[in-house]
Amino acid sequence: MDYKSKKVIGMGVITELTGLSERQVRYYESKGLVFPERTKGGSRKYSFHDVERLIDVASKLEDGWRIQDIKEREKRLSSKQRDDLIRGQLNSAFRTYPTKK
Amino acid sequence: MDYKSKKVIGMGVITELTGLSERQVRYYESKGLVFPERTKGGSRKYSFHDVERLIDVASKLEDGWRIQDIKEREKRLSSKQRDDLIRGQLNSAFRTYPTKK
DNA sequence: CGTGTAAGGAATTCTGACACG
DNA sequence: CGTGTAAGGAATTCTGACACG
Repeated sequence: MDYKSKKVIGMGVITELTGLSERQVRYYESKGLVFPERTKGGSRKYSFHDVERLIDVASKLEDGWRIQDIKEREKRLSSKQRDDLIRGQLNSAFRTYPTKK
Repeated sequence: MDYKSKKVIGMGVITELTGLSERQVRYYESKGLVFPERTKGGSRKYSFHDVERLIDVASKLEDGWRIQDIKEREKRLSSKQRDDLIRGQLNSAFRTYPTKK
């Protein structure tokens, strides 16, 4: 695991780095947008990747997105990627669809 | 500044990552071997680079080095690097010393 | 010299709830 | 729905000191 994905950043630094409030960060977690680890005592630990993620989420919310929209769009995206992958495999195996004509 | 040098890691994670005690980490700081930043409240913040540094220091201490040795050796090293740089510049400009003969 | 520890305080973070809209 | 806030408690971290060797 590289530095970017290692969960080592506490809440204080997170609010500094993202500009978000503790409330916002915890709320996004409760909605399944970020997944911090915990210390034995229960404190949250985030990665630099999480920082980028939070900033991206905040940006989308400012653009009028709702949290559910963000989650669903990403679900569709990963489904599409999966479908595209399967389709590509089928295509290379059978060439079952007309190209260009 | 990249992720490796950004000071975002608190004391708790530092002791986990390095295997050192808080006492050791603070003592090495008091001797000038690491330079954490501070939160407004006064808590120390370290970088991944500091983590590597601390592990290296601990390793040398186990090998029988003293903290002063570690500091002085590094001072000599950086002096040598500086001298080498200057010597190289002089050499390329004047060729004042015999090579090989 | 390098490290452990008990002491007391201050800063940090957590959860659940009430509020607004 | 997304966020602010006051409340109370628990976990975290800090400093300065005494101890050992």
